Amino acid sequence: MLQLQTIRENKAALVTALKKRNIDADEMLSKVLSLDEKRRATQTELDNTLAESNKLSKEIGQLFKTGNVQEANALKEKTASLKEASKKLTETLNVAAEELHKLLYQIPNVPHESVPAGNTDADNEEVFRKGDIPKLSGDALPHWELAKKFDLIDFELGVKVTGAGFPIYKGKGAQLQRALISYFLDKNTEAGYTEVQVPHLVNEASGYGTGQLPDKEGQMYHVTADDLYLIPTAEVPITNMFRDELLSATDLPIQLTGYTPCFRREAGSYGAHVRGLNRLHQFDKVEIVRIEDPANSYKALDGMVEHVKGILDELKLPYRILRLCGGDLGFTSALTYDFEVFSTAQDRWLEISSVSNFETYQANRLKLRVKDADGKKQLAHTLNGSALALPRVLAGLLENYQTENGIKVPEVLVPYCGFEHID
RNA sequence: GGAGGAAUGGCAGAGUGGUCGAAUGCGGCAGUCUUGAAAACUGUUGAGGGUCACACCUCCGGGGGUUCGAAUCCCUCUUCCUCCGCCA
Repeated sequence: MLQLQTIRENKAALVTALKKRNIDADEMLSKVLSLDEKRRATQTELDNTLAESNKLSKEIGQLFKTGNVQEANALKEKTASLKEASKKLTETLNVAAEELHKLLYQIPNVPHESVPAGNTDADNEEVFRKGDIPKLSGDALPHWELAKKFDLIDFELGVKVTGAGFPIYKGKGAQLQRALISYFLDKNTEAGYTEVQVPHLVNEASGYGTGQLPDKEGQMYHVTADDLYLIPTAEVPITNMFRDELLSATDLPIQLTGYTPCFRREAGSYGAHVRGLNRLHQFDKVEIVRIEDPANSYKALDGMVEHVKGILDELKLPYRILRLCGGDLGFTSALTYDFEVFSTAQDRWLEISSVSNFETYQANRLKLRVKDADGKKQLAHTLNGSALALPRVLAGLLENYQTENGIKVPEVLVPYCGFEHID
């Protein structure tokens, strides 16, 4: 969430910047300021009451010590009204603080200055494109047909076992998927990311920490018996490793990578665009996460983008990079680059990675701070990106690498899966 | 799942109702000494709110309660340890 101090100091600038998201935050921010004012005034009043009450208690203690019981009892009576006053003030304070928090949770991150204006994904700005789109023969198949033809993925069987959107990978399909995971993790660790294995369920506090809650409440699977959420991305457990941490500047940068399955309810999604591997309830993803000094975070973001580019270059997939417009930008992000692979047989672009800088937005919720050599404390910047999301990469590979007599395996993956060809 | 024990500052570890934000040790930082370093010695060293700065307030796993007053007593939750049971 946004920092109160920033709102106090720069409200007008924030309102202007948030217009890129097509929202008018003026009223909300004014409300925040008035609630903050109220909260602080109440706090001061409460502090004074408590101070007085503390003073009296000490006096009473002294009187008891010196055997002055009568006077002590007289003073005791005086504390009753203070007690009642502080109780009331505490209630007022809690109500104001809660209202303030609720409101702050509803305000999205402020877009970076480079974020283009716009409403939908049509307004995203293409900043890079690379790779030749293969010329396929007329009878080229979409990946779900290929998956069936070569018995790589069984969507219907997944429906039986669980439901739609939970495919079952088989044989070389499963092996190829495993190869991709290993390959991605190796690329990431070579680039300086430390591999971690994290829980696939998280508690409510973690959901709030990275901003999935309360904004995307309905998008996560909720295990009510234990009040845990299935992770929609490894970002949640990995970034929350640093919740309530005060890091030393010398700890930075922190670079982590992890493979996890991701679970998304995708409520409201349907139609042709969710066919095959395009949109699933469970999918695999290798994530990269960085905790950075605010001064370095955009350099780090560029580094992450270059890193993902390197992987796609090696896989020889045609891709483009988009800078998301204000309307398409995620709630918690300040700047996001989406990577899309061209799916030749479907004749459309598929999002396979999203690389974002959240600046202090998550760190503020997480209470993730950095102390520099002078002992000065400030919120850290958090970043993350997919490197990469599996299903659509697989879809792109199957479709773009299909030949008349099967599917070729990209060269870099051969050592990982042990075969060169699927037929 | 059952029975017991525990949770205190970066770490270790005192503290069982009153000046305790908390002894002591280690670690960290600064200084003295030294060509430099180590050792030794001296000082300093938690977090949040609040203030121009002080004052002041809050925090001893989380929440609630008793009391004029709680790290200390009571209730509850969570986590960890030991024993038993179960188990990939």
